[in-house]
Amino acid sequence: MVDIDTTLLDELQARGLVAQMTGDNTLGAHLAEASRTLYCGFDPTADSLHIGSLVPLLTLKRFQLAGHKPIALVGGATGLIGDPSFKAAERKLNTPDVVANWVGKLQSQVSQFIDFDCGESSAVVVNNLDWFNGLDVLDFLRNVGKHFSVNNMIQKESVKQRIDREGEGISYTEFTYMLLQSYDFAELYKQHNCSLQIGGSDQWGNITGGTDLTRRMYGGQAFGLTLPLVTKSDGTKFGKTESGTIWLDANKTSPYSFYQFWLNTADADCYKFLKYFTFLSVEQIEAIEKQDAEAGGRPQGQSILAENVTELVHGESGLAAAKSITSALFSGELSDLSEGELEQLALDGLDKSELNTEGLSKPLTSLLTDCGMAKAGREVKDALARSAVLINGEAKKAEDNMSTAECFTREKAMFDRFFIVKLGKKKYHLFELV
RNA sequence: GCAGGGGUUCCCGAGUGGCCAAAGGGAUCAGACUGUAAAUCUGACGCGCAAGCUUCGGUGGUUCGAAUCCACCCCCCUGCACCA
Repeated sequence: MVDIDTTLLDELQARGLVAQMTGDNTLGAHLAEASRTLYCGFDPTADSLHIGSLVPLLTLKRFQLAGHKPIALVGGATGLIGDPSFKAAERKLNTPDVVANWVGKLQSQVSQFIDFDCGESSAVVVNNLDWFNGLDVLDFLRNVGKHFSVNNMIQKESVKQRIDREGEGISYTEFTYMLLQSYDFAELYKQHNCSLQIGGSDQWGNITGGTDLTRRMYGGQAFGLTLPLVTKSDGTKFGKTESGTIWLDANKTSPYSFYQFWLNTADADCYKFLKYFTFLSVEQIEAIEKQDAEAGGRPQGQSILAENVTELVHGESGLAAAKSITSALFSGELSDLSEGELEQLALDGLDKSELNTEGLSKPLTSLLTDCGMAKAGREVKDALARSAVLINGEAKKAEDNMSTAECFTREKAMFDRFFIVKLGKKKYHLFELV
């Protein structure tokens, strides 16, 4: 028998991780009674999950740690349809082979967060294409479709804006999405006695669809729990930066960038995020917050957050790499770096470009724009005018713009080939003369 | 299908013949202050090092000159009709 942590639900609530739940608070009792099986779905809409998926992913882990069995469902079938929930417009369908490829990637990504070898509560990864693939349309319509009232479905908040708004509309295909996800739940109930689905709060409509269907098809009692949408105090969208989405895949977002993302969390969000994204206890987090408040000056919350989350996602080595770049760039002297350390920086995920004659013939504005440091030459020009472009620590001026070759001479290079260019306060790029 | 309203630079949204690369706000970038935070202040914000080049749903036209006027076309919204 697995030990059940009966305080799980309270714990989740204390962390602010409960947005909505079904069942008039009987879920707590249900979970306290025995080891239960729960699932959460991840649709393949890209070749990697991003940090938005981290909350449900870690929550699955929290359930597992409390003695329950998590199922991570990768939506090989639902990903072919597209979830309309709270989407303003109809989505473009991806081809089956693209989706299949993404399914594979998400499966392994999801797998790193849950334990597959811990006895009764070992995790399972499933793909809903397995049961949808051979399903007959007529069977589906007769056995599943019959349980859904279109009248109810169009009342759901998640599709309302698409139904109400003329000109946008919703295709029959997307409208059907809810049936598919509901069927997933019923199927997992049948196959694995899965009695709980968790998901982001945007999934509420789909989840309750599933609990209803499970009851209608199998008379089973099924629960739903949604997690809050992660928001930031300044109102901007969580998980995006100027340079794009923060992905979990190290090849898409380096551990260094990932670490930096968390390090840059606003104070106002920091402790909330510690509760969402780490396994530190609420008491520990509150103690950190209290200390930071008392200490004044630079808080430790962000570093703790960055370290914990980076290690969770990228492991010890990823964290070490991220920290080593960070300390080299932000707290050390660039000239203290050894040749080996400079080589390591690129391997650790610092953006790097090679500089050849062609590159040296461009204005700095073009060079720094082309390597992705700035979006437009204008930005570089502005930075130059304010001495915000540093090449190996030396500030460049607007009049240096056309003298790229003189800025990157071999004599000025570290170890005859390396340059670290800093644009603004936080953007670094490594150049190597070739 | 008919009638009315509308499509402006990343987003919202002014502009209705020259003073418009186009008000204002948001987002974004840089600077100051700080703590690689927030708030605040400053600057930038179509592209280009520059000369200059390309924009205001599309295509043609009127004009010395158009985002602004005309014609046709496309798309959206709101009524009505049609359909059921």
